[in-house]
Amino acid sequence: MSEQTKEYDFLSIEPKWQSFWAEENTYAAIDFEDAPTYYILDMFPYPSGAGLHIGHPEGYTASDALKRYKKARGFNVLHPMGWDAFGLPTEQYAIKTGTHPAETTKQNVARFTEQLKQLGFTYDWSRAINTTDPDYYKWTQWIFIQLFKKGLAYVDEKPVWFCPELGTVLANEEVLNTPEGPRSERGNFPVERRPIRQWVLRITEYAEPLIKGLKKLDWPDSTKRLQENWIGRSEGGEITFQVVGHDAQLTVFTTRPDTLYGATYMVIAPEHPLVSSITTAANKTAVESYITKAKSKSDLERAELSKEKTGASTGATAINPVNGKEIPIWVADYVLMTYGTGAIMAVPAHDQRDFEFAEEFDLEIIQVIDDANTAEKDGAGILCAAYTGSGPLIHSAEQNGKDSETAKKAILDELGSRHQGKAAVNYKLRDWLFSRQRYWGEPFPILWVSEEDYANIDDSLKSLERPVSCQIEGKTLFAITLPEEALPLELPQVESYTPSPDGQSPLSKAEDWLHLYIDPSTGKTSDQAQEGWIAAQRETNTMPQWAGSCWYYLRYVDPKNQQALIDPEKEKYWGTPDLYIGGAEHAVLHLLYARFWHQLLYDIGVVSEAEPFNKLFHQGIILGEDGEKMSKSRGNVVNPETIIEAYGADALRLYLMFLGPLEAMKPWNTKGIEGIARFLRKTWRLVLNENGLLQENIQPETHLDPESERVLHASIQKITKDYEALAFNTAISQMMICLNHLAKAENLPRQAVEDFLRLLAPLAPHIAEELWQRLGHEKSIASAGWPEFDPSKLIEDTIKIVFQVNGKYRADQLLPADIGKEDAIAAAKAHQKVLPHVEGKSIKREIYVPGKIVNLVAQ
RNA sequence: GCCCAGAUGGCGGAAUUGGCAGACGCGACGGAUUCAAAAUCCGUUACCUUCGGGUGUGAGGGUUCGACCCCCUCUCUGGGUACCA
Repeated sequence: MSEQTKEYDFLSIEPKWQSFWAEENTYAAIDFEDAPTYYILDMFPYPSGAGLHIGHPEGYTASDALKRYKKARGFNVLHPMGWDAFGLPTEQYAIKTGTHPAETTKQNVARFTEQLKQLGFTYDWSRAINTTDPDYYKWTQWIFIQLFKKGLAYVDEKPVWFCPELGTVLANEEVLNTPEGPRSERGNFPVERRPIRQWVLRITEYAEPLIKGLKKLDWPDSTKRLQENWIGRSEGGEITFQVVGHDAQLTVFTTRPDTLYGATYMVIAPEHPLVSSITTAANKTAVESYITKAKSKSDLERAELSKEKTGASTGATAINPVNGKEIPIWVADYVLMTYGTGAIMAVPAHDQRDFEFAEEFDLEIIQVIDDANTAEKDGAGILCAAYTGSGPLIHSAEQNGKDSETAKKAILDELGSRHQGKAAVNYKLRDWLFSRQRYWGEPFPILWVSEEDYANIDDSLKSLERPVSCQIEGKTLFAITLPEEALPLELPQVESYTPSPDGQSPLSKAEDWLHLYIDPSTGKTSDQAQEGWIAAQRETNTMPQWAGSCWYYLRYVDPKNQQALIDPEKEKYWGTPDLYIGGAEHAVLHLLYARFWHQLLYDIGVVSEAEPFNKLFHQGIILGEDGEKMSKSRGNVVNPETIIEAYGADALRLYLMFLGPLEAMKPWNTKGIEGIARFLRKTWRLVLNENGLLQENIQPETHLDPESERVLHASIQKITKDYEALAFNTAISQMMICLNHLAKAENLPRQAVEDFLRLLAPLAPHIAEELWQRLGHEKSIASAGWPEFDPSKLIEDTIKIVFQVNGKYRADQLLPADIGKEDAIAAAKAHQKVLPHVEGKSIKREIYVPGKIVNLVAQ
């Protein structure tokens, strides 16, 4: 036993208990233990070279406190931590210094682990996972194989954002729209569009289940809405127009089939495949030059110029299927190739964009929905802007008079019978660009073979329903997977981590690794040619950082399993996380991608629940003292280590939680921590005197004064409720109130002190353990259970009733708690301070809210 | 532009969800203790006031006996999104 300090010496106490928890495995999760389970998940961090900043411990303190609380209440708690360690900064560092990313990762992980331990976070480290560990990414690759075999992965030449400075392709979400043009999120470098061969996942096929699944989830409403908008379901119809003089049709998607009679022209996107074939000779030059211009525009420029519509006429026309009217076809970049069919029917009277375009190019505008005189019109009764509301149809032949909803159905039915239209649903969600031209990511377990060889390869290695092929250096190649026994496919050693200037992955330069031979019946591979084996080359792209983070919560349940991603029995025992805590910045992408993968795993029977995260909580952001986002460049970064040295981890934990509601964005204020430091010193002094010995007024057989006893029990009630709701700020404030009472009590029952320490322990575990031990306990406070409050102790004999006249506070009085309405009102009327306000007035109404208020309405 | 969240003392924030606005803490002020300081303890601290009281939760209106809380309009701040047919 180390020397017992007299004062609250956190610098010696905290490391002592941190080692204790680690050695005793106090918070290890035990598979199949006969107790209710609780799985708390933190979003795992990217172990950067910079180490932890003050934002990390915020969510982690909340989850650590909740974990300790749940443990005290008898739950078998699973609370793991891991490392989302693939990623660009480590690779950039490798390019600069030549250090292997695995080496850097190892160092950063060690540093992060150390820092997390210093804060007293007791993760079950035996379950830690690292996405860059081959034993882990073996299963990331395994999941990809399942996606591939189900036909949910394909290859496409896609114009993607390429950043010359970073030498890599970026996903849309990694590109920021800035006033200087599109820039990379990391490093703020200029980026440009380049067509590059990419792997893409058909997340759009899961659009419907991804929307439906949201309904049952206990998530912040705003996050659900964000995902819903991102998926962007819209109902409408597909309508086919015949192109005049060509054996071609244009199919459009519209949410307003009811406005079809008002379609006065059509627009196709500049990238639309029919553009060149339907454009007339006379218009060729103009259209071609327009397309060239449109291509050079970035997405931002297209959006920025939203006010001014541009376009060119193709000279071709199409037939409106409802009235046989011949309408012109235009090319314009306000129609996007990536949404719907890349073509629209333009109804300028009822769509603002079409209206602006029609004005610009002097195209016909026909109103077909009656606006009931609500729309703004000029002197001649012509619309000044599109009327986008609904209403009865006009100028629509036999549809006239029907309301929009009825007409939508009627028109689609009519077109359907002629095979010129049908009801359809469209999504904003696009397929997921799933490859990066980088070194530091999971290699794809994919080989490319020639078309002839592909025919001879065993079906188990193919995507049977949707074979994947592409052109590489002019040859058509087909994709097959490695057999599952060949996993993990590890990253090869390379001489340089720099991508080639044409944007290909650094792996494309690893010649020895790249070319190999495969046995077509077994999938066995070798770098030597063998009888009957086939020459193949490896996929050189790697997976994006999202891949590893899409399923890590499953692996914590069974982190060392060599035979399966997760043991079904363990999966059933622990289930999915009961609570997922993490930043709102992942509200869409990470959470959507993970749900997609989880639903796939559910469909193929790997997991037993359809949704991975039933309850989600977003912690807020800690801002710098200046109220701005913490950043190195602003110089307002607070370093947790400095705070721990000066005040201790317990103080930092408490203060982070005391700052405000967990979900709020709140500024750090170093001075404020003094209050927490005082609270902790006072707690110490409650139990121990100046000599470090138990305070003499703490006795087993003594009684608290009634007021303090009431406060203690009210505190147990309130704090328990607050822990459940993650309302740590108010829990702490109640602890302060409770402590202030206990500190003043002359006689202090041991039980009261112990109750208080148990309430405090989840948030300030080191001091609680130390004082618990000084009270003579041999076992950890973690096994001491949770205090119960006695409802009978909360009942008061007298209560304060507020007297109001006309809703204004005039007086209050202590009255018996069980007072009836009549007596309470009588007391109010008789009160000295009330009398002057009712004198000479008649009382119109008397309101009594039991135990709270009497309100006299006087006139 | 659209969607979401928010606005309460000098500061961070409370308010049982329609019932005493400002809990708890910081800061400030006054006092005790001290040779002095640190630490600790005790007060005061929304604003105005003729000391009776009056006014106050971003602004304006409404519902109600009663509104920080519900409804309408507006202003500002933060976040997301961007011609999605």
